[in-house]
Amino acid sequence: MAITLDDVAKLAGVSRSAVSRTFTDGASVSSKMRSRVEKAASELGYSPNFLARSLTTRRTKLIGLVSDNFHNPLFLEVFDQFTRGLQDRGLRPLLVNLSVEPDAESSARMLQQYSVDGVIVASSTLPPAFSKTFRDAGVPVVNSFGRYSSDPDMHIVGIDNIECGRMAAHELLKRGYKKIGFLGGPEPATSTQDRFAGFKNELQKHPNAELSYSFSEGYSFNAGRLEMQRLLREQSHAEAYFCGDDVLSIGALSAVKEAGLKVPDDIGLIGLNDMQMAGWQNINLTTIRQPIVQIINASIELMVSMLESPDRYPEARVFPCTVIERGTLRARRPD
Amino acid sequence: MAITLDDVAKLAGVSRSAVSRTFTDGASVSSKMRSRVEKAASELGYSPNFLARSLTTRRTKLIGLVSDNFHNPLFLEVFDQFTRGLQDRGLRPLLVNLSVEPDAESSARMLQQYSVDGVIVASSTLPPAFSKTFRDAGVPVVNSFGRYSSDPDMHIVGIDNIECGRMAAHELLKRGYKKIGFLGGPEPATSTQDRFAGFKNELQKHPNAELSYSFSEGYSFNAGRLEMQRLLREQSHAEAYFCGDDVLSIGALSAVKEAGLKVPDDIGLIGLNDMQMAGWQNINLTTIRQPIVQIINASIELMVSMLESPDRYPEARVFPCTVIERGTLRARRPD
DNA sequence: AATAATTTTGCAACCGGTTGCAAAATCACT
DNA sequence: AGTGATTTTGCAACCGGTTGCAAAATTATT
Repeated sequence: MAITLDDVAKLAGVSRSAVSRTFTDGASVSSKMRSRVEKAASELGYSPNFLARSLTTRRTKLIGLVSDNFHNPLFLEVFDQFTRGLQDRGLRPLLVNLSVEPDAESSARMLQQYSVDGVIVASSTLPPAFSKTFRDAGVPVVNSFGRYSSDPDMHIVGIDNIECGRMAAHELLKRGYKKIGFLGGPEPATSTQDRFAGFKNELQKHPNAELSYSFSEGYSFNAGRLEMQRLLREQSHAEAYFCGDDVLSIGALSAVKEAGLKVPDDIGLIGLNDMQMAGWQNINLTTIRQPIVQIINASIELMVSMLESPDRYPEARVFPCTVIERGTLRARRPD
Repeated sequence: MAITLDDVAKLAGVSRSAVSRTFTDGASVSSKMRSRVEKAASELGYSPNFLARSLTTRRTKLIGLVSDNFHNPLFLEVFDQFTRGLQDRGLRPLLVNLSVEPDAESSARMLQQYSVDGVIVASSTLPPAFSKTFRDAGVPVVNSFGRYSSDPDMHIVGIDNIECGRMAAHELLKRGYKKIGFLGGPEPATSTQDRFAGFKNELQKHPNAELSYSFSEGYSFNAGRLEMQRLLREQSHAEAYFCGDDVLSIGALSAVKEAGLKVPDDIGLIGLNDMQMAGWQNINLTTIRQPIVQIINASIELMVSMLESPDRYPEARVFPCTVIERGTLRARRPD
């Protein structure tokens, strides 16, 4: 059925190696030979089998792209960027959805069976141990959106969540809010922990600020909405909240408006991520932008460099976040 | 580095074939042999190389999942379902983002080089010719969310867009709207064409209904918002609109509210897809549900059956849509 | 034109598996 | 224990490529 090297060699009347060489760059072939082979190849519509090739070259150009986050709209942007970036470099993403195969060991084995050249773990919720499973299996791995560490034992690129927490606190204080709330994502997630730590830390520097906090069930609209509804039922809700992420914020926002309260006058909200939807006119969420394009490009860059030198010293790349001013926080006070 | 068949064979003191056989189901191995091999294998941490295997079995279990739609939140749900469904059946999605490689020929060649067992084209906008490229290359293909045809020349699963158009029109009429608008997606898309055809067709049966129509630049929030803003500037806007899809509807909804008009009293809106966001409390969009779970499961089912019998007669599977009642259309009139 | 240096080519082994076939081993039965 | 039927095993060839090495062809040098 499919055309092989041999077919081309036979038609062109040359050796198998000759055909192979015209299709591997950097190999030594005379121009006469090349054109002869190319003619035969195009006549038959031949193109080399990457997987057979990979057997000897030990390169498949397959990259495992594993994530457990198939529910947050932000991740559509993430997948878009990753697939494009990888494709641009001739790499192919093998997508793994961890909601089904949450077992690190078996995912790692499976990806090894497919001889992936590397694995990108794109998740802010999976524990570092997860990525380590791949590394221990000898597969180059970069952890995107993972927990920043000053002493990384593998490549990691993302943001400094502690710093983000501080930034959010700082921003709320600057706008004159006193009773301030943290409406976090799922409590066990490292991202939640870190953001809370930074947030609390910053607020503690301001003795007249009053902190309250709670966590939601997940990074989802409904989780945010339910938690905000609960907070509103209690009398003493805060004047402004830093929410776990944008989807959560949008859920919270919805609850606030349902309750007939005004944003940002009665209650202020600041999210995190700046996914596209946050900028939609009917949402218009003030938020902290996580530079996902930069994070993803850096992740791919690191991956590519690891493919060249697998023993590359582990590195953490951290990108700064910025506040995106929209309509859910009142104006800053003059200093 | 990696452990091979030979290593295991050597350690267990048996032939290569014996090892191979214990790892291919349906092969003849005595239980003594099996346990002996398995012991050696687990001792070394061996697992077979799928790609080497594929050379002889001609099966990679790789499925090309190609889409050009990485901007519509609905497609995150689509990718989630596809990846899970494929994984459940031991298949692996190789994701191809066509925003970058829109050239069918080269995508087809690339997927062939990776010896994918089949290709799923998930798009409502790509032309049928696109899928045909794969079929002509001898790769089993199913077209998900594609244009329904009563005479399909390849597997296709989705909805009947003409019928959806009719359904939308019927629904609007039933609620007593007279001046009725079609706010379509991009004009050239087959889905837009078909929905409009059905919509128009149904309206024409009702002589006192008045149809207006226009198309937006794409299936996006901003496209919907801009187009609705334009319509509102013109004095004679309709009383209710059938929008190209949910994102478009949400954009339009935003424009309507910005203009200070009430939904559904001043203007009614009905969308299409019923993506999760449509049910969010702050959006609450009346829409036509496209049963994506069923569509995706059927697509995978068809793919699996094609893997078994590649010459399977082409088939179109069409799933009915249903109206999901929410808050953007006024109540039905008694018949 | 003869020789040396360089490039191009083909041979054959290899990558990590599978599988048809025949020999060896096991089993059932007298 | 001996025979035949059945199962298990190993050999060797193959899947579709790549690559080290030496021979052949080309090019450069004198």
